[in-house]
This record gives sequence, C-alpha cells and structure tokens, in this order.
Amino acid sequence: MEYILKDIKIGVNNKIYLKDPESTPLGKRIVQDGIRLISESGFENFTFRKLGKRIKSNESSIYRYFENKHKFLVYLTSWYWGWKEYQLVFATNSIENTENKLLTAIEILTKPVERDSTFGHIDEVALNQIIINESSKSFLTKEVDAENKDGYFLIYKRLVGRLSEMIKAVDPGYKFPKSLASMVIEGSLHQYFLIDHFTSITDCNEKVLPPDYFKNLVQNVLKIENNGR
Amino acid sequence: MEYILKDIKIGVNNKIYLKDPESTPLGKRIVQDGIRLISESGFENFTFRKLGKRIKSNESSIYRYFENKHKFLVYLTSWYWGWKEYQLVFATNSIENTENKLLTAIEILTKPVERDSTFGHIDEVALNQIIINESSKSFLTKEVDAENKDGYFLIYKRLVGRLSEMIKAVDPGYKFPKSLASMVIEGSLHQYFLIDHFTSITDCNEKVLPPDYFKNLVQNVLKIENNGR
DNA sequence: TAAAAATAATAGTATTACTATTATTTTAAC
DNA sequence: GTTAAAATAATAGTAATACTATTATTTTTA
Repeated sequence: MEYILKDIKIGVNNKIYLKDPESTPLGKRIVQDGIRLISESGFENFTFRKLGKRIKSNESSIYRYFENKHKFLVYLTSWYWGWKEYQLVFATNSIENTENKLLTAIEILTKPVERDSTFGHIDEVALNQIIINESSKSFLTKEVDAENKDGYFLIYKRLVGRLSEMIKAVDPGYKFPKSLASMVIEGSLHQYFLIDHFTSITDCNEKVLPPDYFKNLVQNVLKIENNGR
Repeated sequence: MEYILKDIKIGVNNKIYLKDPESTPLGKRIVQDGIRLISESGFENFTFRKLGKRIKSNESSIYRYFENKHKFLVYLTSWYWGWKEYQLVFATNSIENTENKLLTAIEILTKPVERDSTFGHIDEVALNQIIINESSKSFLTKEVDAENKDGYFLIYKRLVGRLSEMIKAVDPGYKFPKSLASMVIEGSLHQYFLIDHFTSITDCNEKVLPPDYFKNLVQNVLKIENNGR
C-alpha cells in the first residue's frame, strides 16, 4: 500500500504514553523490537527487562516512555486501529455507491495484513499477530472503565462507528448496525485465531478467507445482491 | 432450570486438574470461592494465596488440586461449556423442526445466565461474568496448541460443532456453518462485554438483548422466515 | 488402632514489576 | 566551544508473584 501524503503519523492518545516513542530513535526501537518480542514469545512472557536487553538499552529507559507493559499493549493496539482507520478512509472515501463502499470497508478490515513501508519501524504483520492473540487483553481488565474514560479506546470505537455508519447507509432499517460492525471487526480477529489453532470450528482457511465469510454474511443480513464482487 | 436426572456431573477432562475438585469438600470450596474471587477482582489479581486465605485453607493445598491458576481458569471455562452443552442438548433434543431447534439453541447459548440450583457450589452468574471477561485468556496463550492436543478445549469445540450441525440442518447449502456457530458463541460473550463497558458500539442493552440480535442475524443469513417467535 | 491419605504450616527461590538514586552521555542554547 | 539541560544508562533495592520442598498435623479408612 502506498500513501500520497508523506510523513503520516498515526495519532495515538497521549495519555497512553509518558513520552511519545515516535519522537526519538530509542522510542522507535522500543516499539519496533517490542512488537517483535511480544509476537515471538507472547505478552505474558514479555518484560521491559527482556526488551531492554534486546535493544541494548536499559529497562529504566523504557519506563520513561511507558508506565508499564499493559500501557505498551494499549499503545500498540491503538496504533494498529489508527492505521486500519487510515486505510479504511483512504480506500472508501471516494466510493459513492453505498454497497460497494461497505463491501470495500469489510475487505479492508478483514483481509490478511500486509507490510506497509510507510512506517519503517513498525512490522505490521507481526503487529497483526499481536492484535489477534493479545489485543483483547488490553480491555479485558478491571481497569477498563477508568481507561475508557481516559480515551484509551477511542480510535477503536471510532472505527467501529465508521463501519456502522456504512451499514446504516446501505440499510437504514437494519436494527443492529453497531453490533454487526463490532462483530465483523472482533469476529475477524477470532476467525484468524481459529485458522491458526482451532481449525475444526471454522470454515476459513488459506483458500477461503475471512473476507469471503464476512462479505457473504453482511450481504445476506442486509439483503444485498451479490453482484460477483 | 430444573433437571430430571439427579446428581449430574459435568465431565471435565481430567488432565486439567491434579485431583478432581468435585471429589472433596475442600475441592468444592476452592471452586466456589475461586469463582467469587476471580469475578470480584479479575484473573490478573487472583492468586492461590489469596484464595487460600479466603477459604481458610492453605495455598499448598490448592496446588494439590490445580497446577496453577491458568489451569484453574481452563477448568472453570470447561465446566461452563459443559454446563451449557447440557442445557443445549436438554432443550433442543425433542424438537423436530430444524428451524425451531436452531433458534432455541441460539436462545440457550446467548441469553443471560441464571442461577442453576443443581450445582450447589457453583454460582453460574458469577461464572458467566468470568467467561465474559476472562475466558479468552484461557486460549490466548503460547501454550494453546499443546493444550489443545491434550484435549483442554474439547467441550467448547464440541459445543460449537453441535450448533454448526443445527445450522447445516436448516440450510445445507450455507457455506460457513462452523464460522457462524463459533461467531454466535464468542460474539455473544463480546456483546455482553460491550453492554457493560463500551455501550456506544453495540445496539444491545437491557431491553434489546443478544438473543434478539443473534436470532435476527441467523434468520437473515439462512433466510429463515421470522414467524414471530 | 494403625496406616495411609489429605491438609496445613513453614520456609525458601527465582522472577516480575516496578521505584529511586546516581552516573554518564547526548543535545541544544548562548 | 562551553555550559546547562535533557536523555539515557547503570545500579540497587522492594514487595509481590508463582511457585517447590519439607515437615507437621489432622482426618479417613481398613
């Protein structure tokens, strides 16, 4: 994917970090290798000490960017959804036909992630693995309401809102646009998880991908004629 | 809900525990207060030491039942899905009409959980809260493939399989029965989470409940006529 | 009543998730 | 080009976690 604008920056709520990691080379290394480390060994086994060792920096220096590893995960998920939102707006903005617009949106949100060279220090494919395997842990906590109040999940909710509006544009009478939108986004992550680990309870695989399932689903729910797209 | 058979026991894979907690009073207290403690303070803040204190037993005694708190969570989720499977089979077994059968199944699987007096030491409502807020953590780990091989998630997968068969019975031509079944079950948990924490991205609430959304969804996807049920 | 099994008590360990302090290096301002 | 400020690194320390191991005590059963 290529961008017309240079030097795009994904805007993450600045309450999530102590110091913007995009503002320094060390910050970028923290994000870059943090993504690698978490995607390799999982969020539970990830510590700032290990990350410090890996980037040949000090644990204490990482703490000057992020309060703790939970906020680091919130940062990564927020960045990811900001990036997806960008792609979504970019790809659908000029589409007039509401059905095409919606189907394109679903395609963007559910297709396998590819590397995006615009953001040099972020490996989006590895980050997507983190989103699939770890992102629910960012909100499945006892602190979710407080953090939600502080705007930690704004980008994610805004993205669901955008998809929901597109659903409404296609079928203003449909009663559950928000639930359907949230389910497409969250459900897609889950289907990818099933492909990797519980193949017996999904119909998706290397050939039939989540976009096929979700486009078919939404077409049927909203009674869109399948015109062969 | 009442059961015809007395002394039903939900069969949990015995690799999950070291000693069957249903076999002793201490084991039952571990499960009973374990459920309360996790639902009150969350899985991250839960420790066997705290549970020991609460039930006035010793940390080391709890370790004789469960290897660690992760396996305890796997046990609880496995018990929960076993219980749901029981309800599902019980409620749908005698229904001949495939559409009614499927809609009843969805109702059972997505409706708010009520206390079941059959299992005295288990507070199903609190357990349901754990399932909503913590159960994904039981499989979102680096050990998932090994544990899956050992049968830790069998009951859950069997339940999805049952729902998927009912979908197939209604519409043998539908291409994604397994994905749809897994999405109804997992998506329902997510919708309840949204009702509690992210109300702006769901259409469900105290009046419009997940069963309404999911029955409508499946009816539309499989082109079932809504006959007013 | 003795033996076995279950439970409880105690102690100990490596790791985690930090905080605090000080030292060193890098950068920016004049 | 020096100085001050900011950033980074090094070191040490702490309470809690997630256990293991050993021994003591209580309960069950044969």
